[in-house]
Amino acid sequence: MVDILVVEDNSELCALLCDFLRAAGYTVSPADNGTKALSLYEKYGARLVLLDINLPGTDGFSVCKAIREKDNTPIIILTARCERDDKLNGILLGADDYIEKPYDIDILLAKIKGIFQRRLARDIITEGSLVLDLNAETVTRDGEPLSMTMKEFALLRLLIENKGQTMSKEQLFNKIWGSDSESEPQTLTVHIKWLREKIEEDPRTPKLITTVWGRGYRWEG
Amino acid sequence: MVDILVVEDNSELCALLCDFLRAAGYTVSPADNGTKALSLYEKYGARLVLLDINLPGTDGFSVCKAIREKDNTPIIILTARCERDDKLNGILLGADDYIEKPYDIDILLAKIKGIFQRRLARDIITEGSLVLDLNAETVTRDGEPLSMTMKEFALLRLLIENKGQTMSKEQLFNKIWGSDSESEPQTLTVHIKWLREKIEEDPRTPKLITTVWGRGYRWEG
DNA sequence: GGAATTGTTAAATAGTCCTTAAACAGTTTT
DNA sequence: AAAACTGTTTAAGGACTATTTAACAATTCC
Repeated sequence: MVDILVVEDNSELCALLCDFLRAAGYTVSPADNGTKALSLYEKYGARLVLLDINLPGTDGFSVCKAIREKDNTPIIILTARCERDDKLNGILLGADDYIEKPYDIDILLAKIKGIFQRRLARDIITEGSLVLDLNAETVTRDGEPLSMTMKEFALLRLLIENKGQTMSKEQLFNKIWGSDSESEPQTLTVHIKWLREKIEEDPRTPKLITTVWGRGYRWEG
Repeated sequence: MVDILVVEDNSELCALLCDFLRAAGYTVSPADNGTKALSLYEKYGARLVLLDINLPGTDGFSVCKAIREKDNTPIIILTARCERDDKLNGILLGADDYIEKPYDIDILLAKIKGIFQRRLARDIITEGSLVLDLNAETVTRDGEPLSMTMKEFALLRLLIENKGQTMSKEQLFNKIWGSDSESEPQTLTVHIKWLREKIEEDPRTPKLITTVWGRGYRWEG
């Protein structure tokens, strides 16, 4: 599975684009026509597709449709300003984003980054050797599954999402239990203990969830 | 002080944007023209400005300049693709970020969050090799963390914020303990000792926190 | 419906931080 | 040089905060 499948018939532009994307840390695979694009996608898959609409042979619309029928992979359409017509507008609705040529590489990078953050980074959080799957609500450490209760998972997620920042007990409690909760704030500390027991090397000297006296708890980044 | 000042002349779009931002937990104040924007900014301030460049009357460029002359408040420019010219490029350099219409609300939110984290969530004072993180209430010396209690941190911060000036014991005490405190002023001197122990090279001959006889203490800049 | 799991509560325990007071050490005044 | 004053050090204890434990309640699973 590659990060980005770049579909662009101008091979020079395609190569340039790929270079930029690689420089930005993505893995890319280039395709200079629709047929090649689909076979590459079939074979290796992609986390995101950058798709030029104007293609010789199998055109961008067909590629877009073919991909969409299979997966929900995000697609960014590349289009020239003058090309906008109803057909294009229709497809744009299905695409996750579009960008007009001549485009600014920084804007394109921002869009890509945005999509990756929304689509991918959002359901999986990695933090050190821990991996949280937000959809499945599971946690693994070095691939080994750690069983978490709902409250523990919520707590862990909240702390990691605010790593480096001290979260007051009140903040944590309100976010997880809701500010209208009837529960005693005390219960939080108990869950902290269970959590530490599961993720800390030595629960007596917590390195990940540190307590900040008089303030709250903090996930050390 | 409001979180975000939204400057956008299309009132429908402005309202929509404000709703999104409120939903994301920010406080916002809307302005549909440049003059209003500046007067709102003058009056209430803002932690971040979302600025449409195309405005009737006082345009976005003037607003941007006026704000920049006063403060260092981060500004995100909203711009249509076709508008890009030299003038715009110039201003973009001074802005903290920009985003093109039609923009994706998630990308905008991500940008805003990023700026808030970079600019505000990390209020930092550096003094020599010391770095105080006011939010996390942590101190590091050459990157090495120094553990501080609440009182020590408050004291250190107060001294550094008034460096070069002699602070009387009374001033220090009132600021940290509150003038209505029941505690003995003596306790201050004990905290000074702990603090010196932690930050002075040789606590016997303090170089950073010097005592001014009969007057108080002073942080040497 | 019973068993297992998860969540809550309260009380006991442990630990940190702050305060106090008293002894000690300089500085200034007489 | 002694006295009076101001600042420093020390150590003990008290106030407060966090952790642990275990029993009980609630929920989920079989």
